[in-house]
Amino acid sequence: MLEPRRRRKDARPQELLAAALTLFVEKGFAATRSEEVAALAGVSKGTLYLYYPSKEELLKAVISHYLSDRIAAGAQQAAGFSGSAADLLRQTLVAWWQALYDSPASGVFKLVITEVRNFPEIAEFYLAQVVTPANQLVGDIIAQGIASGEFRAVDVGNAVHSLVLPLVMICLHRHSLGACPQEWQLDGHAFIAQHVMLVLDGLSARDGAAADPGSAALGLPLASVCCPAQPESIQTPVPSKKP
Amino acid sequence: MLEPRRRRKDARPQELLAAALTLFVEKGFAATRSEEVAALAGVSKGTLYLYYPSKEELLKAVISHYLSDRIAAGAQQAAGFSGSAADLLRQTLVAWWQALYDSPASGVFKLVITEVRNFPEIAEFYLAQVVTPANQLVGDIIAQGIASGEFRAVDVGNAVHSLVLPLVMICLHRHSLGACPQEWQLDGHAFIAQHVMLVLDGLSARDGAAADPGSAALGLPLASVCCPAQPESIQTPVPSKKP
DNA sequence: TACATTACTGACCGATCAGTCATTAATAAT
DNA sequence: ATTATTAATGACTGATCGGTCAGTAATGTA
Repeated sequence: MLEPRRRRKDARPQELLAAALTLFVEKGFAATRSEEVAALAGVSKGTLYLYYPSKEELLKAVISHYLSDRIAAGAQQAAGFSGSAADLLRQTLVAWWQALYDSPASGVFKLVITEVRNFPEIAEFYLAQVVTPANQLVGDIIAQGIASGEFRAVDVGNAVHSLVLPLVMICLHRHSLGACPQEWQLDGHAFIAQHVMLVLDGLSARDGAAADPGSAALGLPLASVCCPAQPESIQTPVPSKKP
Repeated sequence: MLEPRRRRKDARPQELLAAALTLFVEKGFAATRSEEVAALAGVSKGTLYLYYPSKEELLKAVISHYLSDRIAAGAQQAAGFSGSAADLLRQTLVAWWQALYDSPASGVFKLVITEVRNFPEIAEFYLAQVVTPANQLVGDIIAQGIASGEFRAVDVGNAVHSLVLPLVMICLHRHSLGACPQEWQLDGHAFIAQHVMLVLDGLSARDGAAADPGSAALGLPLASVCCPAQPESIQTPVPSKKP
């Protein structure tokens, strides 16, 4: 019952990346054997090394590939919406993150978090390709909302993180505890929607209650972070040779 | 300059656990060689296997040890506070999590998240020893606040997660991107304090603004989760033999 | 049909590493 | 001091795995 050999030069890289993503996210980079990746992609180990020069380059290609995909999708999504700043944020974030949550690409977060200390180039890449653009996108909308008086005058960078960090957390959860059968299940969609709602509620310049807008220490719904900008360093596929 | 041999049967397990925690969190379980752990603890590889029968048992012992420590500390801390439900939550969570954030034990979260799929026993243990008790502790306070009319009538389990999940996220960050020199730095203390403030603000039964308390879909500041209870399965140290 | 090209294979090699155990030496007992 | 006990060592082993390359077969070309 041996499948006859097939020559499919174009489809291999994609399939190898998908297989690698699945296994790296599930078992971790070091614990995944390159032959497993090849087998899951339906080829032999030799073929894997025909397309990617080393296991480490394969890892970088996986991260690079799936991040670029999702960044593009997010920016495109944001452009399609309109309305108040709150509506814009709600629509952009909820749509983007729910799509991300349901795609295999959500595993990249776990991959980055677990491997970034072993492969420092990944940090630079992730910062430049994800953190900075995402902060820009969300931050701009918030700044606009503040300027128009729709939001309280909070620190923009902090507000961005209040919105976004928990969304990263549930992507992580889906690929760790959430993937363990009959364990701590969590409805990611509901969480995303309701968390965004909550923070936007906190952001809104409602007049009635708690906050005295002068104080920087009370009633301000925000995290605190800074974020520099960094150059790129990981390239896409690269069917080269020799590590 | 060779240190003379020292016989310190009592101190070894502690020191081996600390060394293992450091390296497992930094490099990951699979990428850490058992000899490195031994060396960091100042002993030879043979000695490591004198106290823990296998690398995997060492991992379980690390998680078990540092989790028990922190759970105890947290419960104790909670007992020492009093006041309104909001004050109680603020004091408990902020004090407990800031202490955790500054201790090496914060690395256990990364360890659990990265290794739970490779070693399913860890899931059961973590659920029983951390998720369930923490939900109980925080959930009880929230329920009390709702009963007294201090909080809106939100779903308790969901509110717990809204409060706690982001705090886990910053512990993760500290041991991944946050540990990369000159990368995305984040002030964990400020984040914890301000995040708790924000969610408590959302929880409070203020009368003025947005929410119509009847609606389950608007203005409710919450995540959504359920959490069963699970039996224990990982034991502490165990100087046995043979895997 | 014969030949050329090249995607693909899998046996193989060398390095690495978890775990062992015969030996050594620090401490306790007498 | 002498002996007994046992904590600690590190050279060794068997298995595993990243990476290679000589060979195979699928496809294109004439």
